[in-house]
Amino acid sequence: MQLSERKEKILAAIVEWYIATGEPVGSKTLLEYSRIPVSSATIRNEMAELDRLGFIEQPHTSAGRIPSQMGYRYYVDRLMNRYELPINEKRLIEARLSDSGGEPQQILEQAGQVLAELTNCAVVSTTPTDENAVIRRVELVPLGTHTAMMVMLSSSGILKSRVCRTDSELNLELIETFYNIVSKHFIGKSASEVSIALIQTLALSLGSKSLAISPLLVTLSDLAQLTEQTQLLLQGQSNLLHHNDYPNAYEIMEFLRRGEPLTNLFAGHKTENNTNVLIGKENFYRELQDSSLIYSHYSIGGKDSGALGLIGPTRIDYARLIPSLKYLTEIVGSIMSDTLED
Amino acid sequence: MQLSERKEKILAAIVEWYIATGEPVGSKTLLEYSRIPVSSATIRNEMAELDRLGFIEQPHTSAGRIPSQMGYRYYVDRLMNRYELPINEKRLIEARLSDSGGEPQQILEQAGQVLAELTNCAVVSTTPTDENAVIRRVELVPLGTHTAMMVMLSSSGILKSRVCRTDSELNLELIETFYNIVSKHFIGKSASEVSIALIQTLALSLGSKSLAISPLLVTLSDLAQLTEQTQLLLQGQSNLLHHNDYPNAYEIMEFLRRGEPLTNLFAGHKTENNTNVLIGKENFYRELQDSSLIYSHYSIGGKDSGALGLIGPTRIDYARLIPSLKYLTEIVGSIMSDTLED
DNA sequence: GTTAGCACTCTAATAATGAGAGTGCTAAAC
DNA sequence: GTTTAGCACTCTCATTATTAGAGTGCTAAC
Repeated sequence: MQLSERKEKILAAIVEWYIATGEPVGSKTLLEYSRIPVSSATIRNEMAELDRLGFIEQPHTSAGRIPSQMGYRYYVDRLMNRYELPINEKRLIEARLSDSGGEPQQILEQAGQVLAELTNCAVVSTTPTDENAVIRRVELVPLGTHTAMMVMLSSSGILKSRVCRTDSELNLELIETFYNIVSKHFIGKSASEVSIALIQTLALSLGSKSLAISPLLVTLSDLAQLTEQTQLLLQGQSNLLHHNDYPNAYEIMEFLRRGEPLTNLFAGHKTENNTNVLIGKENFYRELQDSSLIYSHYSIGGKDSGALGLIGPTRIDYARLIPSLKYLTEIVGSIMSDTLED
Repeated sequence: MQLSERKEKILAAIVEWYIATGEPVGSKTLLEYSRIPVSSATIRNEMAELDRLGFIEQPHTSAGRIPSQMGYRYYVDRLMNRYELPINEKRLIEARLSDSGGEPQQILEQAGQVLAELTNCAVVSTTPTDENAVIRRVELVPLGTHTAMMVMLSSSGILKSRVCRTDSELNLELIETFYNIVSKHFIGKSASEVSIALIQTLALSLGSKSLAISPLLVTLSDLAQLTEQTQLLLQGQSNLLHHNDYPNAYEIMEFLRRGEPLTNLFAGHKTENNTNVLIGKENFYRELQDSSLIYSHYSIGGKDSGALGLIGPTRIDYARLIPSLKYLTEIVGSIMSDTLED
């Protein structure tokens, strides 16, 4: 639906004022703030119309208007000033991200922290998925006579480790056998190829050594799984407590902590500029239906690999947050790309 | 100060009732609950005395009494029923901890989560420190022509990684040189011996290769530092929002998140049973002075190496939480010990 | 030392009141 | 046809008054 220019001006003013102050806006306040050259009565008429159309609503009869979720939607899609992030903010972000260790997870953690500080929202991010990733290296370091630490590095730069306990003594011969199997059957394979079936077949083919080596292979398969799984990182959850009129903080924190299905959170359609906004009821999960989720995919080597998201109340400064998130996602993508290939 | 037996009974009843219900206790309620064979008037007299002595206080004139911090202290030290954890709770804890990966950090994360669920408190834990720890293994895995991932494993089982970027091409020769240096000068050394001075001396002694190898050595030194640093893990912070009459949740969450000086948090004296309780103002940090901190050290191979702590309001079920925490710390210690030596 | 009884205090809940903000509608003006 | 001034109306929120009830401390008797 296309609103008249004047209605758009009024709606934008209502949204911006309400985002800034948190107070419902009346026709008189609006008159001063929006500098539209008409009387408050005219504005009242327009507001009544916007109300009827569903873009704004009244908390109660004698209060001003606040944007409805539909109002926010219209604002975000058509009215919002999509400004470029100022150069000094860009610099700030770059500076904060330059020195962050290198593993995808470390980079995301750093980025998430910056984002949390910048936006006062909770930050959710997913580690990169890469269906072409393969096992690059496996190390087995003995810790005691029956325990060892196994470390797996994937071609996408993900490092995982686990301690493994063997029944028989972990002697050099066993370790060598293990390395042989690994380099013959696992290096260069994708994690999903490390199936239980393969492990069992392999173990059986080893005859007498089978029993000794199978705990190692099981751990290997666990690690392959871990490497493949996208993980969810959470940060800045305490920011949710900042906002007034937003009593769901605890519920959302718990929902995020459970984290079960959240990988789907970012599964929506790609918009032209790679930043999605889900407002209130537009969210699939009940727990988020009073919140807004803004997310953006980062890409490694030109391919979408994961995403960063912001969660806050629907009354949130979209015009400021979206560019920040967008820029940060770009940086994250480029750092990760740099790390993996020169 | 030693209270009369009757005063002790009354104080214990007040503390327990208040912990259970959150309501101030009056003399009449107390009469029913505590089953002390005197009239309410006598109890009133005793309560007035306890008030004068500072063990209990009145929120306002016409309310019942609640324990003062001093009252809690007396209760924890002398009145509380230090019961053994029931066997099924023990089993539960063991079951939840049996399968947790093996790295100290993973074990602590698991333990922290269990503890958070069990206690409804925020959980703080420190990764093990071990001044005898030495560098056990270093791996350098090329990722691109100018980047590599370096992984360091310490004898105490701590694994850290970083991505390293070199100016000159990362060829086989360079890698071999690096490994030679590592095995000659670093393996078996403690992290604190990896000083900047040593790095510089080494780099210089390499003459022409110096420039090429120094980024690797710098990363090595970073990793050594990381390995040595005790880290702070936080969990269950959202639990702080559960409690009523505890408006500090946000402040405490922020304090914990900053985490700067928290390693000192657990520096207190060891009590006979290895569980410390700091109530309210007894805490050093201002942010915790309306809270209680309960912590307990875990020991690896008989040596105190780190600690787990609980943070919640002063009105907290000490008698239940202390045994849970204590048992969990023991388990954590024994799992970690098992991992490192058979 | 213990207890019954009672006057006293303070809180928390409920109700009553009024100011103020903002609206929608009507009728006049542009 | 659109805009505006004016006004009656509605509803919230803050303030004040009132009251019931819980709990105490004190006194005097046991």
